[in-house]
Amino acid sequence: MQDTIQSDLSKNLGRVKSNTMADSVEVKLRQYLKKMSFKPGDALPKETDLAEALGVSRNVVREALSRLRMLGMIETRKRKGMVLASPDILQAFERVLDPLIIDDTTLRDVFELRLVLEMGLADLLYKRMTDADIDELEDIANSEINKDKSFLVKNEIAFHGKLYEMTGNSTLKRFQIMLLPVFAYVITLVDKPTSGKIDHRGLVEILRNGTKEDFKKGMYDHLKPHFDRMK
Amino acid sequence: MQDTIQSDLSKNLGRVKSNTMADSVEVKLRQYLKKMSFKPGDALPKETDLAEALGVSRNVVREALSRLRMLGMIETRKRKGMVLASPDILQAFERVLDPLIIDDTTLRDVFELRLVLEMGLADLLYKRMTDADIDELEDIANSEINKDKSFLVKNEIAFHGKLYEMTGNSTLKRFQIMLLPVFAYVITLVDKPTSGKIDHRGLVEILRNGTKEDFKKGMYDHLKPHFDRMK
DNA sequence: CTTGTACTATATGTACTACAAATATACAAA
DNA sequence: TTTGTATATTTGTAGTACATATAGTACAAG
Repeated sequence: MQDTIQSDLSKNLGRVKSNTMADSVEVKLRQYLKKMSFKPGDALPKETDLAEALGVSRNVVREALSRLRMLGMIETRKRKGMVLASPDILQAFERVLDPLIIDDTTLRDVFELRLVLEMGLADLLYKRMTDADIDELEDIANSEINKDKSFLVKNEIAFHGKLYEMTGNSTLKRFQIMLLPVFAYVITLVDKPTSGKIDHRGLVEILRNGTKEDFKKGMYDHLKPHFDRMK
Repeated sequence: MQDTIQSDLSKNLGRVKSNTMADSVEVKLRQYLKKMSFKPGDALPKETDLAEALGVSRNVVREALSRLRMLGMIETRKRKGMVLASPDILQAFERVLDPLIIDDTTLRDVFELRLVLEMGLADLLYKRMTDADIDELEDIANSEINKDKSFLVKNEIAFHGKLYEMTGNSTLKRFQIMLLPVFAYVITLVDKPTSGKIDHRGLVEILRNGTKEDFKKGMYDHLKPHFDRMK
């Protein structure tokens, strides 16, 4: 009992964070960029000036800038200095969304997040999809007749990927691609992939002739094995 | 014409990315961490050793480590060295998801992403929500009778926030919090906030007595002004 | 057997200097 | 007007030095 209290301590209390200069400078710089309301492409002060203004070594400034650069917030060019850039919001995400390094709880959360997205696609889909889209989707669905398992897995990705693409929302599409490894990983953890009552061709049929509500129902049936396994 | 070709060039070709040492080292380190399959809490080599092994200066190593530290992948402690940590997948996201610095297209995409999430919540909700949850939600909804606009905005956030909370998915909940500024910003951009046919109390009523399908329909009606404004 | 104190070794944090590398800018040449 | 060339300037990298915090240890006290 004493042991459990002790082992829980580190988890419950966490560790005190000792902020480094680089941390502070990073925050300062971000505030500075916002306050000055720079537009993408605008030139930024050079490293030495920043270091002097902030009263820290160029080393510290570079560590902070290195972080912003990773996030795509700034770009640096020799001689020219730094310029502001429009950060790619998913770039940072990509680096940490690895099934092997995130904890189990988050992994499960992300898995569910994917299910939520999939269930919520319908409204966007029915607003934006074209007949050509459905044709293409049908081709994908039809191509999986009498194929081996590895092909099915690839096709599963292609099918759902096409669904996201049909929403016309490229951020959403990229998000889905990033979620794929998590999905694949969780699938292998629990059991062999099972498909629900409705398969891909069923979904296509609904998209072509059914209502938005039909599709939501169909998608739920398609994903039902995952929902059943939850909690 | 010559001008357009020239101006298009930079857009179509993009800029050549000159990878710095810090970039390479960051990738190397990430690969290293994965390959060695460290568990959170495991000790990592010290900076000087890494620098020597990689054949770069400690400066470069520190820039790379600074990035990983920002992402929460590692933690450093004096004297002890570095240890692996479970990265907070949303921490990085938080820093770039600022309406003021991301481009308009992405902003719209993220706005839609929020709508998709909201529409997809139903299945998780109906699986996990308790009567106590609905009671609390009802309190929030009822508290907005005869209140001024600023109160309504806060309550809007509280209500939808509670919905996310009821899914029992803390990552989802945090995600929603991060999306809030984007949502608020886009709202102010287009026009004054309008609520759909169904208000919060209507949604509560459905949760208490209606089916999952009723709720999906109700949520769509609630968000309909946003959907109508799309595209 | 727990708690308090002091000490020490050591890894990170910060500063500074020096130079390499790239390239925006200006200017000359065709 | 375009193309080549030189130069100045800024980032990128290396290396040294020292400050700072702290894990680990030992030992005393309760």
